[in-house]
Amino acid sequence: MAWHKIPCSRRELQLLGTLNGGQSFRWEYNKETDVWTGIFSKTVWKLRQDDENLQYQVMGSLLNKASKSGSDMFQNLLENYFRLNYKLSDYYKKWSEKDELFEKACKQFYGIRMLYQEPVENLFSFICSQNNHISRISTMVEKLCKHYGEKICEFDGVTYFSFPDVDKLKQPQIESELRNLGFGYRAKFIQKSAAQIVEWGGRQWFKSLQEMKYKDARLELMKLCGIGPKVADCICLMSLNHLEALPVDTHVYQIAAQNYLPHLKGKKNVTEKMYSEIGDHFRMLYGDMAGWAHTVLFCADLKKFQQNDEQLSEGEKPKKKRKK
DNA sequence: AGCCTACCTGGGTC
DNA sequence: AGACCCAGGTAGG
Repeated sequence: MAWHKIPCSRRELQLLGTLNGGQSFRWEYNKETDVWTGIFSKTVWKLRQDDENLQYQVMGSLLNKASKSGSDMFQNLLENYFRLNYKLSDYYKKWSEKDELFEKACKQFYGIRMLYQEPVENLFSFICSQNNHISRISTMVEKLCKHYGEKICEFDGVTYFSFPDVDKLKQPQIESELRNLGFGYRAKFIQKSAAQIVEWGGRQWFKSLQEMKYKDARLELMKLCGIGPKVADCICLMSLNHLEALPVDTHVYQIAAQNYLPHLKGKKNVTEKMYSEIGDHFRMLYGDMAGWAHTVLFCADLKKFQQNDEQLSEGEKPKKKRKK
């Protein structure tokens, strides 16, 4: 099958950091072929890049291709997903000028894009994320798709599923089923939130959140069971186009205390007051797209990328930094 | 309003 | 092996 091409340099888009940086949990990288396989918009994609292009293949889709000429539609979906209309190097330049730490981080972590994701997948993925490891989050998201999504297609012996609709997840028996699948206490949050979302209007409700001011959308989201300040910010930032939203998790807290707000060092957990202090600090620093900027720092802080870095630069045993 | 703590589970570490 | 600890937090006290 032929690869379609979209002009886009590696400086503008780095697939590794963008797809494997904890924004979406549905992308897999094949080292041998240098190809990413993943799912969004009920479509299975293969992606790769050369120095000048992002390349893609559509492996299967449940979307109605008759509506537009097929290739155009898929290209639009992809450009939208990666927000290719934003010229990233301009923003990197701006953020670098404002912040030394960013300037340092962006040398290795160039081309980190904020994906424009679907709210339903985003919301339930991040309910799973609380107090959890990225590896287990990925497993849980795949379980949701396999058990409650639709089959999209099959190739190389693997079956690919779409992310389930809220109507599926709101069913009462879901809670006990998810408990049995190892979701722990998140099982209840998933079922209850799904029911609330349907009750409040589903798609239309998400649309209204997108049109609201960031702070209002955040408060609305926090009415859902299992969604607190941090996950609400993830959803605002990643699927509701509120790019000033800035999720403060353990990583971001560490970065902030270490580099900007030393009086916050050594706290056991992040209180709501600290939470907004940290968010506001980054917003003051980077401006109205602070959430995107902070994601670059977040990537730089992820352990898997640091280990990559050490292997590449040293080829020696990784020195582990110990905190006391 | 602001600070505790229990909570499911499994991967990592010693 | 087995006991910790910890992970992109949140609800309920």
